Amino acid sequence: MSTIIDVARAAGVSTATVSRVINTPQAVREATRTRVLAAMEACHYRYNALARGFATKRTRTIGLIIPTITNPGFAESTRGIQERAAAAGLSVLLGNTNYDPETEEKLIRVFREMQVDGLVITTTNPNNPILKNLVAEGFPFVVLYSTVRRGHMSCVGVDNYRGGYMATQHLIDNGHRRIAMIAGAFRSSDKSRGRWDGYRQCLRENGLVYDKDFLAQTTYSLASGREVIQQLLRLETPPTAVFCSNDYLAIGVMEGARDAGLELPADLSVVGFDDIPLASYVTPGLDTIRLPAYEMGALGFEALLERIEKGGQTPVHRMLGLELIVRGSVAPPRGNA
Amino acid sequence: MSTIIDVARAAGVSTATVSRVINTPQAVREATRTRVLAAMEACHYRYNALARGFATKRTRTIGLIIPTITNPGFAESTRGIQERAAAAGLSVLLGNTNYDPETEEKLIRVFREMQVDGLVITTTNPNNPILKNLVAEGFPFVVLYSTVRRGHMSCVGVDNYRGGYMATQHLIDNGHRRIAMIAGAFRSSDKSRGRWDGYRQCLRENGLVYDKDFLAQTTYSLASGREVIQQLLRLETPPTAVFCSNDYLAIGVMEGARDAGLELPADLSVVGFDDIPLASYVTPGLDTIRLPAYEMGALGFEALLERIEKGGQTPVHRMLGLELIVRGSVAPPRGNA
DNA sequence: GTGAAAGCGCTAACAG
DNA sequence: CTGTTAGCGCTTTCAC
Repeated sequence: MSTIIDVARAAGVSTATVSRVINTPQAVREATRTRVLAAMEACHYRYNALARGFATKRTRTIGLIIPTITNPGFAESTRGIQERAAAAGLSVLLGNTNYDPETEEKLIRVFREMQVDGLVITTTNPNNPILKNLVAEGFPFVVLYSTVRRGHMSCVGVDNYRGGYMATQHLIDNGHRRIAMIAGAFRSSDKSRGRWDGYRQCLRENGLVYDKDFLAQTTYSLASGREVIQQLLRLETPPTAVFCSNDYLAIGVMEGARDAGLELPADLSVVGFDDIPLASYVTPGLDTIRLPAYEMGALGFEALLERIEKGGQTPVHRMLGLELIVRGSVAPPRGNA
Repeated sequence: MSTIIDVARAAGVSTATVSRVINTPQAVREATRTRVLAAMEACHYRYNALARGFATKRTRTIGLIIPTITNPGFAESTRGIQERAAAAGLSVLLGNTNYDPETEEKLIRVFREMQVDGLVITTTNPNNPILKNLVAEGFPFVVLYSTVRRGHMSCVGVDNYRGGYMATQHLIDNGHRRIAMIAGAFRSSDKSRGRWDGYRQCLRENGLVYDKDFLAQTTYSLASGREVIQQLLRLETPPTAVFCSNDYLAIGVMEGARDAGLELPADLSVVGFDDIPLASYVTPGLDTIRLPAYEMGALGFEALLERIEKGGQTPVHRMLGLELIVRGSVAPPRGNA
């Protein structure tokens, strides 16, 4: 490949001038500039962003870490980040952890070795010491989905506790008293745990007992929702309603309940979390807690960009609003009303 | 940050030795190695992959271009690529084109400026001259989803024509004669066009007329499927069946048909394409053409890796099998037997 | 406005 | 086994 040196030679200028034509064209006389541009064309010159990154120590690349690309919620936040990043002229390196903390650590390391300018992390555990190190080093990053109130980490997220509470209250308002929860494994998802805390607290405040047989922890997928609900339904007094910590799980649950011969929502009420596009396409439409994923990604990126450009140290804490969406997957329990 | 030079100084060796400890540890005497390792630890040394890339002209990074992260089909192929890439120690840069050819070109340029070692491209148009240039330059890349029989491009894909044919035949076998097709815009998706060709040919070979009112081109999304079917149903003689060029569209169609008061599959039969996980979670289960997306990604990556490592020039052409999956969204038309 | 020259942190011969 | 020594292609003072 031809380099700046070749171009400089072909145009009869110095490499510094070629560099100026690329980076600060207005700092070069018109005539010189067009000559250089022509030379670049003639040489089939291609800019080497790696060399620039090496020289400037800025790569205009950020790393994005998500649990899995397969979940539409993360797809949305990713879209929010990528669109804003593209507009700002930054590239996004994407990595998935599959909810595995070790993979998360590895990705952080690899991205830093690649000299990314910053990181957006959807972490399985915001208390991970690795993140504290990042803060200590002053490395720019923002955490998505979670919100850590204390601490010096920038976060753009939602109040998962509150969302869990809202979902549960919705079921209680419809007359349910035997409410199960199917959650992502707490070990691999603090979001899941926050939602569970909200669920428990809501039960308590409504004078309902928390039955630990009614909590199932599993992986986030359609298939596990479908399986787990079957177990729950086999209990001596099965739940009349279930709150799932994401929509995928909830849709799996709906299907699993049908497999078991139940009619929805009469025999089982279901509430999800996220409001993925699909939630309005299943039958009945899924009641869920809407999480503004795209917006969260976009705002997260903006916060990161600010940190990168301005180099400030003050952490950003944004808590986005959640909203209960009612579509028809919740009804009063059979015995009731 | 500390560099190899600092580490070398701290360990009392040359930078070359430090480099060896990193890249070919077995080429360094045990004692020296542990001394260097200790020095790295003490200096909080972090490897600079950018500098290596600059020096070696290999970044161990590939670029992946897909239309949109939002479609679960692409999410699956992406997963296939990422998992294999991670296993091979390569990182993946992800970019989406939103089915826009200009964005596709821009991404190719940006990735090449970043000196990726190769590219996996899910293109909107395999005949794009840009791709020919890539071939001419000998730059390693592979095209996914499409299969160009002629030409020197490596492809790992499926026979979209055949898939379209299979889907249509399935409907005809069930007694349908008025079969519509809802496709992604041909301008932005050659896959869609291939599937359409198969659809038309199948109609013809079965002695059915191809009614161009029965073809709708739209964007690939749940929402557009939902809208477009409404228009189709308003025709004087509406179709009794519809073949959608992807599952998202098909699921949208099912919902749109329900909005219009139809009963499925009795009033309208639907066939999709891809077999996304969700296809078995809607009611009725979606009949579709299964496309092995994960496998395609994995094989595509392997083909690319081979090209990168061995530097061969012989193009790979892999055509993966398609399979009709029957779940219940197709039934004989009402008037019929 | 433009040029000269010194690196950025690593690797890769080539010696020894 | 280990050290020496050039670069890789670009940016960036500092002169002119």
